Amino acid sequence: MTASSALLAHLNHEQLAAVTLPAAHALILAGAGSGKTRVLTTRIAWLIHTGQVSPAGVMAVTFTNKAAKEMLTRLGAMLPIPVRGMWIGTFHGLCNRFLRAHWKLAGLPQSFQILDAQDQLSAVKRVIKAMNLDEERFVPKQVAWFIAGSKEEGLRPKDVDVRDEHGRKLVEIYQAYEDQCQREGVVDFAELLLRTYELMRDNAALREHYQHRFRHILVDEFQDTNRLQYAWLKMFTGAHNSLFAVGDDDQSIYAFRGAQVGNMADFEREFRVPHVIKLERNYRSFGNILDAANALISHNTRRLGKNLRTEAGPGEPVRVYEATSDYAEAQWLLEEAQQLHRDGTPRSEIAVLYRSNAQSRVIESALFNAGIPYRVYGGLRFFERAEIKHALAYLRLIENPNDDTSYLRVVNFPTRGIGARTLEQLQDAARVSGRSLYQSVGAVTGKGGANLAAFNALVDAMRENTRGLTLREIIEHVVEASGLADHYRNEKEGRERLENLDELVNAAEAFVTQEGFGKDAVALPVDEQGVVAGLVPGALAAGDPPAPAPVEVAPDAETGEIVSPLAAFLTHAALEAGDNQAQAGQDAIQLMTVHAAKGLEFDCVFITGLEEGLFPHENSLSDYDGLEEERRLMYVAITRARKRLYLSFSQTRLLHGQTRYNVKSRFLDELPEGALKWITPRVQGFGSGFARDYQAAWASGSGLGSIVGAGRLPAASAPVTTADGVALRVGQSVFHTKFGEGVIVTLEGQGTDARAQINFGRHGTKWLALSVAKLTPVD
DNA sequence: CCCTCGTGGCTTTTT
DNA sequence: GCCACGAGGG
Repeated sequence: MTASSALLAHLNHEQLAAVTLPAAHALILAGAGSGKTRVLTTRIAWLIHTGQVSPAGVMAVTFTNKAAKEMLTRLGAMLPIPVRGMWIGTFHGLCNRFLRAHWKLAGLPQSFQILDAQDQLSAVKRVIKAMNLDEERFVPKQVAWFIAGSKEEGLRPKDVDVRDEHGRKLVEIYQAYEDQCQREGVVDFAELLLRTYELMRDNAALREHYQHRFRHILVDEFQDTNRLQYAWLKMFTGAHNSLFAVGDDDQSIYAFRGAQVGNMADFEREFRVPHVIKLERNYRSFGNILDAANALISHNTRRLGKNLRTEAGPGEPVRVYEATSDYAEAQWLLEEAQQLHRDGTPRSEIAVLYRSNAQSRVIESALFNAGIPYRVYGGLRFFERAEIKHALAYLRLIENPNDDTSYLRVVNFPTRGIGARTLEQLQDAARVSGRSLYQSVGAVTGKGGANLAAFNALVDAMRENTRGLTLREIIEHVVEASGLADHYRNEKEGRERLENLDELVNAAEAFVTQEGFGKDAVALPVDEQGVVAGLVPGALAAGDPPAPAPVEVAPDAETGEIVSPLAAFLTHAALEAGDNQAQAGQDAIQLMTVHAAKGLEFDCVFITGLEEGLFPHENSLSDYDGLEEERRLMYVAITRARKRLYLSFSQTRLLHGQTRYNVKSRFLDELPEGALKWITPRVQGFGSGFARDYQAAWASGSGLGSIVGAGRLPAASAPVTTADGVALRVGQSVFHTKFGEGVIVTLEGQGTDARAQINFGRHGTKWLALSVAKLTPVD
């Protein structure tokens, strides 16, 4: 067996076809669980192994650091060559790498820093304040969203279409924000992409070089690309190279942040893609689960069309449970999960999925009170914690004292007598002179001015005293010298924060030793002719085109110098926010939103809160394509399960402090009966199960108040008897010939006057006169 | 300058 | 019902 065939062993027919496609554009429609990552990595390995390209001639783009790491790891296991020099990373990571090499051409300072979402928001706030605008009319969050959105459409302020006065003002803010970022030497996430795109677009020599260098460009999760990312990819793709895009239109769930599923069809058309391959064989789930997924997604129109299949057999049926309350749903879930665990399923193989974060609370309380370990995904990540951001701000000021965002974050933290008045003076002075806060300190007189000067001196001293130290020593010094450590030592709840600061030192240490600190930040060396080495693959593989005549590219004279470990670490911290380290390591049940579950898989999956208004979410219904996106979300959720899938919904739910009566999700109706098994015990209705659950809840006492809060039995209004002699109660499910199934929310009046407010889910909530409406109780 | 109280909003999120 | 943020009092 040759090495090459060993590489290709175990691939199925479809996968093999995709992996060994000739060098031309290709679109791979990879269904959930069809071995997508495997195809991507094996293709890279195969291309290199068969001599069609050298490692330096490959660029592979992902959306998350996790996906990029996974690719590198798998590739490293397949190939005996070092993968370090390869351009494999996230869009943002690769842009960073590109801009570090071409900082001068890109018009950036060599040590530019990256703003995360928090930093960006505070920068926007500063601009709005500086322009003396009303934060009510120009809500910082919305303005930040507008700016990021514009950039992701490839629009600079001058390109934005202005339709009214408000829009004109927004564009003004956008422009001022850009000026501010430029002045401070910082870029936000979208800017990384846009700068790279523009530089490639406007510099033919550079474009030639990169297009020539990257014979093969591969993109993961192509359905999630936005307009700018697509345009970016086009810039890197030219006459000599090919784009290999892998994606799944059925798993497109990020339209709300600009993803354009249409990029898949556009790509196929604009690039005249000769090869479209579907990966439909699923290696993850049993038949019933796939039947459910296929049936559900077939309700969507505008699909590229795919059907998952398996050879694993039907497996267990999909279990469906109807709870009487969100509390009861959580109780049921935890008992079921305990049983699974007793039967041998590790807790980490049990996932609880929900549509929105707020839903985790009830479940968390139930698990917490039962003493079952769990882990919630989402929430603050390591590098986003306040104490970490503070420490990083000091470190950034060492690198670049003109970073006003960082300056403002820590100028008075820990407090050193610099108040709002003083800062206002400082900011005014800076604005007038067009200089940074650090540079404007001299303009402030009096006690405030002296304190500011002392702060500047502190920053200078930190820079001096850390010169030549290792990264670890630098951070240790700064944490002490800044007063952060003392501050948290004196704070009663500072213990955890101190530990996190220690952890920051460890993270830095790990970063330095790991793969050499500068993987992303080492600037490309420039030879005497000013040609950036490494742009043209040093060792040409057989399939590489003949090396082009060296083109004078980017004579960024100083790029030969390696960026300091500190600068590299700061970049790393901005681009990779790290884990939310909640009880990592323990065998725990995994709680997360459906979005967060994408790309993961578990033996057992619970999809909870399958109710109209929640899932599909009510806010999505008014969006264009909103319902279909919700359905794709449900499709993603279903296809996470390997062996066992539970679907649950609840008749009542405490939401925004109010009890809501919900109708089961339409998605449940779209699943094939044959694959389902209803497991709700047959004691339904308000009088029995519902009341009993609530009574049990109150009786069990311990901490329950904190679970349901002020939740209480819905006002137990007296049953109303209709003209037909049917007794109706609040919370009861009824059927209406026109509106379908609904739940009684309120009952009023008696006799011919009796009215009911009924939640019909997708048909809305209606008031009906019971003497007229024909209602049939359900169950 | 810090802390407490009041108000509003509330789907999903990576970099 | 809960959280985050901003205003105002001590």
